[in-house]
Amino acid sequence: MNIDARIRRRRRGTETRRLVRDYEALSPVAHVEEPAGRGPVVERLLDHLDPVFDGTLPPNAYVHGPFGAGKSAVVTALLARMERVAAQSREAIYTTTRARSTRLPWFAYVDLRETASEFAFYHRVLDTLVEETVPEHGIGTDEIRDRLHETLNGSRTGAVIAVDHVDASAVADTDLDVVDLFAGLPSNVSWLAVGRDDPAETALAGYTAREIAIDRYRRRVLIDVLTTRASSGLAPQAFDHALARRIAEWADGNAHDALAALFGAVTRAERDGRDHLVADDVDGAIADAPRSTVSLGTVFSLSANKRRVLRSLVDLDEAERRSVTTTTEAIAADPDVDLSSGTIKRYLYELAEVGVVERVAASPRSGKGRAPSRVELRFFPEVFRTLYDLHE
DNA sequence: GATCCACGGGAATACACGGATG
DNA sequence: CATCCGTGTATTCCCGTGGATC
Repeated sequence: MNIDARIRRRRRGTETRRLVRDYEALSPVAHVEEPAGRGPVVERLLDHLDPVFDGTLPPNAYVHGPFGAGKSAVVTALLARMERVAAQSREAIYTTTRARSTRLPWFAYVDLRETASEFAFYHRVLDTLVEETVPEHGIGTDEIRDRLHETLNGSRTGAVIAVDHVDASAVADTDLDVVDLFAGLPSNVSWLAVGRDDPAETALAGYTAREIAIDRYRRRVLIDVLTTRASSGLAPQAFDHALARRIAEWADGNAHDALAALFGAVTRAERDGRDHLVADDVDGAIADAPRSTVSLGTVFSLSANKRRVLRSLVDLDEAERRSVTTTTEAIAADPDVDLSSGTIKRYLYELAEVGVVERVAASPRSGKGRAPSRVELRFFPEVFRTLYDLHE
């Protein structure tokens, strides 16, 4: 770039120097249409689903792998495509005379993190299968389940239902039992459970006919993921390959953490008014990373009021986080939070219970009574703050 | 009128500490 | 010395109520 071009760029102002073109493309929560570097995994899932092309259902299966291995990314992307194709096949059946076209089953995806009750589960499944909207009130759980059975029993093809985060004790700290939920599904449903637990450890052990393991990302692939996302979300040349390598080394195969670190680095660079990332941005983001992380997807699937409480929490200073009680008071004082302090306190304990925050022993004890604890975040605060403010 | 579920609120329980008791 | 007790907090548990929706 010559000097004239540089001057022109400066004269045009921030518009052209804008670092971020699209936050969504950088978000660790957003799942892209075409997950980078996971071709082989897609192939294995297609091998599993292959019977549907002959008009039969695959056996029930369990997809498992560590945090950040891209399980959700691949499964959501693949099922969305399959359902698109299946929808076409269902329509084509009436318009084509070709005998060879096979009718495909329905494909549905349910995230258990957003499913806090039996009702919510069957409602979600039914809602994705039928055109008309299914009422959320004024109708009981049994009624919903009956309608689901009616819908599917009347169909020749049945359905493949992916159920993600089956071991997410995280959000659903209800006593939801996956085995029971699956047992309530009609018989012509093939489920595809997705989770982190080892197949032998999970409650589903003994119910699955097939297990599909997904390994953590190799470093080179993870670098690919980062540069791909950066190229669609950031200004050209804003993100150096060496920085991608640095992040990938640190993230150790966890794409969620890698993307969160990139995102954190970006918010730093923006704050300092740079149009590209520097090593300090990356190092700072890494230094600020919480010890063990819970997925931001988990955080965003919490109820609106809990998210609101967390939004307030990430802005508190150290003194206000001294104890659960002071934290509660500080949040209750936030005009944006419209909850009683009793509820806020209960929320904090519940959030700690599911691992979104962690209670740690507060340092100085003030003599009387049981020692208080304070809460520490277990997710990336800047990323949460930015995405939250973007959406709500 | 039916239903789900988020809130609120408070009771029950756990824990820490120091002092009293056996 | 071990144990119990009282007081003050922290934490967990539970359930009724009411808003929202059909």
